[in-house]
Amino acid sequence: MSFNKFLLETLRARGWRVTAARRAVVEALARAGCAADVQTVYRLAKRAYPRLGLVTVYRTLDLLAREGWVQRWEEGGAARYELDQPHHHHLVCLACGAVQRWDRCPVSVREGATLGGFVVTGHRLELVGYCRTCREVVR
Amino acid sequence: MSFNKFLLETLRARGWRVTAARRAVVEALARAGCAADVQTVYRLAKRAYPRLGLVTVYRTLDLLAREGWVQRWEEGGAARYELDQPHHHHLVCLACGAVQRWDRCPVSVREGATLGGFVVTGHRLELVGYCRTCREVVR
DNA sequence: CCTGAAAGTGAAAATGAGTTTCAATAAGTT
DNA sequence: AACTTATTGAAACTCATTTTCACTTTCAGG
Ligand SMILES: [Mn+2]
Ligand SMILES: [Mn+2]
Ligand SMILES: [Zn+2]
Ligand SMILES: [Zn+2]
Repeated sequence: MSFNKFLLETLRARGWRVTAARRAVVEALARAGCAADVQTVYRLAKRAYPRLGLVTVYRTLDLLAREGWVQRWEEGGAARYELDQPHHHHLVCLACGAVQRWDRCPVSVREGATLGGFVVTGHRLELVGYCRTCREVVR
Repeated sequence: MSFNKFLLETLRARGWRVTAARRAVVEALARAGCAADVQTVYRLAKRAYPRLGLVTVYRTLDLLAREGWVQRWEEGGAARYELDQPHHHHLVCLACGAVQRWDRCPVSVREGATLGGFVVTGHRLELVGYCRTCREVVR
């Protein structure tokens, strides 16, 4: 819970207001884990703050992404969000769509590298394939 | 043009019908280059086959992705497609959104590798950062 | 070269994620 | 406590993608 407080206080220090809605979204995000979609965050956050509106979840996730607290990407026709804590990547199953966290990084391009005029500040990698469960089904 | 013919004949050999609409979409895709959205493919394909419907473009791109001829991903609220010819990746500018092709691969995970039960068949990598133009604007 | 069964197509309607608007509410400052 | 202004939620809206369905085309077989 200390990390959440730090996040919220940093937001406040940067001039944003700390509201009940934002508190609830941040907490939901922390519980949600990898590749949470907006509905999942909404459902979790609403438990702590029932009058929360879906629009505010969109706005807050957007704010957190712009402020660099969460990673955002799109998959399966909807945006995914997660706290970008220790750098990691994902294994995406082509059969069932399951997303699994993978805590290593096999990318040899460093942050700050320049590739013909383009300065790299980060990267996003997905390894696609088949998860253990789906392989067993095929057998 | 020979590659397109090969693609279409392979489709036929697998039981799919080769139609004017599919021909037009395949040709458009070849001209479109990197990270083409559906509208772009539609516009190009319609030049060669004016009565083409947008729905058919969606269906054909989907077919080609399932059959392994094109890479598909989502970005900016819309799907992107491209012929997955020689393996490559993309540089995505955070400021202007431009997508630049990068013909190297800095990912050290081989196709066929197994990561704790998960079999890797491929990967998708985006290097994010700032393109030359946007860096110059900031100065 | 015909023909018919089945795949494919396009227009229009439906769906659903995400955004915009705006009046009401709450945060933080004095 | 009063005040200024950011934030919020509901509802309307936008726009990519999907679904439906009657009509058309492909191509295997004759
Ligand atoms: Mn994750
Ligand atoms: Mn490309
Ligand atoms: Zn990495
Ligand atoms: Zn690669």
